[in-house]
Amino acid sequence: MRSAEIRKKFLNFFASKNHQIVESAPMVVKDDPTLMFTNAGMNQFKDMFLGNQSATYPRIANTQKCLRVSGKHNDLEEVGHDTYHHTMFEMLGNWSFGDYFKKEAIEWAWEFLTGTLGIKKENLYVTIFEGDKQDDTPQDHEALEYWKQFIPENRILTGSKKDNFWEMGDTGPCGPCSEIHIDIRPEKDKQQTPGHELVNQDHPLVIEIWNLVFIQYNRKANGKLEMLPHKHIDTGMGFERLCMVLQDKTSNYDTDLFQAIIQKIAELSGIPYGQSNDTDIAMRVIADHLRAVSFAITDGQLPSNNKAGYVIRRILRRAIRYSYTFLKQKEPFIHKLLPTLTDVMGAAFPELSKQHELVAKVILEEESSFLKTLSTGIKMLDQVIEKTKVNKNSQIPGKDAFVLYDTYGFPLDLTQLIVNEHGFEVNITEFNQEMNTQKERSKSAASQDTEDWQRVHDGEEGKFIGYDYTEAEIRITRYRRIKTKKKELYQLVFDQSPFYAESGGQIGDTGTITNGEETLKILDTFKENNLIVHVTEKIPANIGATFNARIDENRRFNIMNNHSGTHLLHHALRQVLGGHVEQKGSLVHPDYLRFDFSHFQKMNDEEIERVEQIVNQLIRKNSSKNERREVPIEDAKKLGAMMLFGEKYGDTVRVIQFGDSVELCGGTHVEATGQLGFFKIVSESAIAAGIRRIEAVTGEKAEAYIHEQAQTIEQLRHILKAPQDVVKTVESIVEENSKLQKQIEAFNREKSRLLKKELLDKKESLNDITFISQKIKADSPAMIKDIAFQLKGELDNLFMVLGADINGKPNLTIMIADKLVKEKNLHAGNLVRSAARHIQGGGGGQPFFATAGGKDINGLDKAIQEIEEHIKSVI
RNA sequence: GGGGAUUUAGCUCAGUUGGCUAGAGCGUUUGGCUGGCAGCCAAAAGGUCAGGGGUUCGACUCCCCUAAUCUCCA
Repeated sequence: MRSAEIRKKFLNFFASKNHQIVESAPMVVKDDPTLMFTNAGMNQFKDMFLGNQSATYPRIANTQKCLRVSGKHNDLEEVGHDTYHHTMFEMLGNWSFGDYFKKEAIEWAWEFLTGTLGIKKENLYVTIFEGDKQDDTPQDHEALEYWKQFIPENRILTGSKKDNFWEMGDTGPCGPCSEIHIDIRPEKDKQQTPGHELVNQDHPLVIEIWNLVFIQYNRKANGKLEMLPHKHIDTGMGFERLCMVLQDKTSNYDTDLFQAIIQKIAELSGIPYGQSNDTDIAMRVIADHLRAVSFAITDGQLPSNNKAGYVIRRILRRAIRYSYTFLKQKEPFIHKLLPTLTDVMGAAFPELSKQHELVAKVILEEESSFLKTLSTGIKMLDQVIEKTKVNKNSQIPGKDAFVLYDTYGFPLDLTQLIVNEHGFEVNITEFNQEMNTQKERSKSAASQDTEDWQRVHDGEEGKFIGYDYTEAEIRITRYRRIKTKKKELYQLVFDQSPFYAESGGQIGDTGTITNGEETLKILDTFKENNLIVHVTEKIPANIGATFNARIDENRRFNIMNNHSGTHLLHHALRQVLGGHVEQKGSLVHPDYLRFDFSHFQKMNDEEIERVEQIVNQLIRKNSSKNERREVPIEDAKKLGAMMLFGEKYGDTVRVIQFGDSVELCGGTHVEATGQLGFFKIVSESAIAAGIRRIEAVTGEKAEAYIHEQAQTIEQLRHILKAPQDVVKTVESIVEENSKLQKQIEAFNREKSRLLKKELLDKKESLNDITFISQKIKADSPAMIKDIAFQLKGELDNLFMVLGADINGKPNLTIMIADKLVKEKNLHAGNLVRSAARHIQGGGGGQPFFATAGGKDINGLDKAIQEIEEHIKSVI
């Protein structure tokens, strides 16, 4: 049975049990600092279990794209080496929100596996929760009773809190769970060792396939459990494993999900799968990482140099590293696998079909740049190896290997590989030492002491009222102190707040809170776990008082202009360039806006002008804002809203509409587009393959920008005595200028020729030395320098000292022939430095040429004289 | 969040304790030669040395700030 069919059967089965089938939430999580990627099927339903949000449908089923590469679940380094670890995988799940419970969950799981899919009952084992003394929880008799209807009791095992009690975090909804395991070993093995002995023992062929979680408790902050009024079901079944079982394979990578990709890799590299362990691992790594990276990109997360983007980049680089080392691919090739991936998964995940071209381009770009990193690294490593050879060491210093790794991103295993080929090894102890000091340094620097929240007032908190108010009476509900190495800051949470917390690219508000005489600055505002956190330098004296909170209105005004401007820009871009334009990033700042979007060519001048025209037309239309605050996401789609990433099923979203521009957005916006005044694109550039960036200004910044331009032209006009055609006049001036320039050059040459001649006339012969000592007038130090170098070339054994009056400022220049420098051990720099005190200045230079400047022009003669005397005494 | 690195001509990069009048290769333009394979020869154009401030007689070079990019740690 092919994977596509299995997926479909799962969804159809639960649809037939009255489940609403919903789409996978994006794998990339936005605006949740605790989580970068969706790592379990339940992530998107968290709020419903927490009771923050009521469920639109009581029963839901879906397949969820998950990524486990950071934090608690980090499988990255395992991937490829065995048959079952993945970075990205699909989790099939069915959910009940206060609807059905254990009975149905167990019945349907059994029915689906043994009925619909026809899995042999004898191969299945189930586990139930054995109870826990500390929590005072009993054994899960209920689940046991239901299971007994289907499966003999000797294949029902009990498990401890570790395996069979599921918790989302330290507090919150939780409950016992019941897992279904399958034994797919050959008959012979089964007879030798009974399967129940291998359940939960990390045996690759006795594996958990489905976890049914019965959410019935709420864990309180004091650790106690209390019964929930509404009980929920949360299940998760690893799709890749299920496919493996149904396709009679012993490795996830042997299923059709991966084999098409692996076969393509084999074809492109000319190495068959199964040839050797190393190349097989490499192929599995590439197949897995290709999926992870592709879906991350379609979900809006491009590889980049920090945070989630950097995680994606590293996954891709791991794939490139394996292909480089083991498949000997020295040119980009992973991007060539995209069509195959799209064939396998594009039908179930239309976002992949839609964007596969972009994904391929982005991957190609990353491949090229990393291969470049590798080749510069190899060059540097060659130098290190040379050095080691010269020093006759057998070890490459760990420090060098670390610099390569830490600063240039050159992987250690590659360093070792190359070094070994030369018969050396890396001093790994030293490398680890360096790594540890790096870790220590990060830790101590990052150790911002976050103290516990201090409660001030109980009750509702964190309500955002900034859509309607710019100031409000607020009370501080809690605060805490943050100590970092550099400074000490405080964080405050209010019962309600007009301050917008940084989100969706719009940066946080600043402002003040005031109580009586005391006013505190709010330096920044951000969101943490749905709380609006305000940053201050100190806490108010009377913390329990009521404050007048007021945002910096002018700043916010500009932010709103730029945010609305971003929407209009997005709209105009789609009109001018086409529907493939999608937002890939955005920054809304009071001074400017930055918008990244998918588009494959550089925009030409006409396109940029068209976009500006359209936006400015929309501004002049003065379309009023149509704001709808609690729109179910399905309705928003019907409105034709441009979907952004981060929306999950069941969210109510805010829809912002100006004329035909409709977007889902939580940001703050102008009442009508006319407020923007004017819109101007300041730059258009590439930030990645297939991604362009526009920076633009609106409102007073746009006005200032235009004003500056206009003023420049006005000034030009004024300077040019108001000609009819400024451009033409400037053109002719430039032309004339270059003519004059040449004349001046000729003139200067003549002038310096004269000066040179004058100097030549005054030259004396002292022994073998051509001696020149003169006081002159000159326009610039450069001219003197020029002459000095010419004379040096023309005269033998020159010693020259020049004292110059450059527009009233004294300058000393000494030039000495190389031969003299050597023979008489002279140093122009030292001479000039000593003489410079007569002109109240300082100076220096090289042995053969030096200059000095000063303040007292009257001392010039004396300075020259001193140098003269000195030189005469030496020769 | 923190550490390290980078930013010099259209591109890839040199530039030594601050001082040889900012360079090379490729590319571009022009002229000449030439029957191709990165043609050859000659010449020219092209630089706010990332931006801003400071130290200095003098800053690509040293110091501070800002930005972008790369990279590692958390």
